[in-house]
Amino acid sequence: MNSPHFNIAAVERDTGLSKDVLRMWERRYGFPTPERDGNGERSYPAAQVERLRLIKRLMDMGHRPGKLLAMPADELAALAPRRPAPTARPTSGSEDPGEVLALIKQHDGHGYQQAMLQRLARQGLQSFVQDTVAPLTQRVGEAWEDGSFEVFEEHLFTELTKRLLRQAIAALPGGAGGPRILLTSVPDESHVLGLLMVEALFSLEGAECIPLGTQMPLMEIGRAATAHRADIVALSFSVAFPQRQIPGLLQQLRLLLAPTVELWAGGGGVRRVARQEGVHLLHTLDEALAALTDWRQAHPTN
Amino acid sequence: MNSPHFNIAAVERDTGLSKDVLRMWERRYGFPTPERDGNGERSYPAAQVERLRLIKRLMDMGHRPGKLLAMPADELAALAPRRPAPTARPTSGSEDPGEVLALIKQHDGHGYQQAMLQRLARQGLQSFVQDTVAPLTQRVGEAWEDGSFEVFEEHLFTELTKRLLRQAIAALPGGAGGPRILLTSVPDESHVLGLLMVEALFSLEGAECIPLGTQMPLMEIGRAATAHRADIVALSFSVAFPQRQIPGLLQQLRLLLAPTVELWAGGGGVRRVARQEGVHLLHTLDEALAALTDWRQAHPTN
DNA sequence: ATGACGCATTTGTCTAGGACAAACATCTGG
DNA sequence: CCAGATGTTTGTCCTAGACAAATGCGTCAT
Repeated sequence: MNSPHFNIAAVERDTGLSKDVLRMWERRYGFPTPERDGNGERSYPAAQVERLRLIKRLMDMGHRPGKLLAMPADELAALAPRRPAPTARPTSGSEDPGEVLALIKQHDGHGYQQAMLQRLARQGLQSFVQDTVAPLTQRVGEAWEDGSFEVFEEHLFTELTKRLLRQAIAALPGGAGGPRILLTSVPDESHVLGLLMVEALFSLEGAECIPLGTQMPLMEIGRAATAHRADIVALSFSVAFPQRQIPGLLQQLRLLLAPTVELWAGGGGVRRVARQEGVHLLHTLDEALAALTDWRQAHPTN
Repeated sequence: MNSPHFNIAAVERDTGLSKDVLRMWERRYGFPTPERDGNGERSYPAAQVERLRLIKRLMDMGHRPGKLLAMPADELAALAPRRPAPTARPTSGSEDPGEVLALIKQHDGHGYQQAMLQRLARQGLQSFVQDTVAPLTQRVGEAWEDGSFEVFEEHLFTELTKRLLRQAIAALPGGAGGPRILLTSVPDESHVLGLLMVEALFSLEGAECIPLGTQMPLMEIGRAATAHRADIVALSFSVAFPQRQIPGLLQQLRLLLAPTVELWAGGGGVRRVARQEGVHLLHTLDEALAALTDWRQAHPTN
């Protein structure tokens, strides 16, 4: 009967809401209303944690916290789009993402990998990335937002797709032609699929990619660029990354890099970021490829 | 002349020290001593951030904060082991990690991958994991601690090694024989190499591994175990994970899982964790393999 | 000499409420 | 219909105190 309780640190971990925010909401909006343990510390019932997760999801969709927190439970639940009419897509053309997504929904990891490998073989890597992986990632993001995808389903998708892309990249000849491109992301940005997609495209074009994974402290990015004699530092920001931090981060990093090193930033997170001096914003994969072409024209092999 | 300053959030990102700790140290030990900006908020000079990073590294090596913070700068620097006599390992068997590590140090990613692929081909996957990857990971951890590895070098190593392991795993036939094993880690635990190593070994033994990546909220692990009808949930904790949190996490997760589902925990982080009801602690890769054998004996195929 | 126990100190995390600036929405005038 | 001013919302930072868990150390017994 006694369902599990969570302390404030656990709730921060599980919901992504900071301790400061959790305390502030309690004070300001009267929710959550944790119990107190023997030491007077907050102890959150599982049900409230669940509701907080829902609220966080709705916030990520653009809803305002004030509204959501004032809302009674049932109204809140009504707001969360369940599974907005299975969208019986006409399986129109050749590439229907729904088909492979269904495999993830059925928790059929092997089936998913098989299906994707077939597509890769059929389409070739470039089209596979642009016409299959990218839309799929988009769809998964949407599904996650409207609640029709569980967290662990999204994780499974991400993990398996990472493997596919890395495998495909490994099969390419080590590019020694184009610029040396250092690929990474800043701390607190752990999404890696975007980086892998551009790495696949750049490698395919013969560029030399240096993948450093995610979450590099800014100072280390600077050091790495020097050590690897990188021509370009490319960062990825997901839609989930707090957008207001991006300009500051880019500016700070720009100062840490040699002026001859180009700084590129891409991913869903830069969509609404204002352009700034010394930084190339890449809004789509096509723009990324175009930027590579431009760089090559500006730096003829000598 | 005006070297860059960092606000408290940036320092938390770059050093891994929480805001609470930064303020507490200032209050208690008189270091750091950030300036204040126009709004009365802390503004840390780059030099202090650098020193904080050093202190954090020494703490991870086992030094006590109180001592380090009372120490003058020069004494502190002297304490940081430069490169403590390369441990001239007797190169006992056939596999000397130093050789491939040097390639990382030279930032030769391609060379590293080639060398490792050769070893994989020569040794076979099991020996490759146990006799090459595992010791290598250990050595990199040590090198990182004593400062002879930069952060970005460690990232490069991790990224490339991840690729190698994933590639090797993908080449294996999808195991349909043994138990269904769900592999993941808890939030705040982002180290994935350990998971990949056991996945390689388990897959090799024909078990059906479900890799969910890292950082799964506990409740989601519970849901995923149900959805995938997992027989075993295996978690990995790195040495860097705060050990005091582990027993609580395991206990909480144990409550979320069906009693028939086994809970295994491994990795360097569980070394000093006390054994507890309903949880199997696996201290080495060999123990993990033994646990798999045990499970199979206890669950004969029917 | 070595291992176990208990006490003292160290150290991180929690608590409280106040303040403020940046982000956002809404209203007003061109 | 767009631009700019005004008001509201909301997250982060601040101070300062309390306490428990982890760690180190001294004592005692074997």
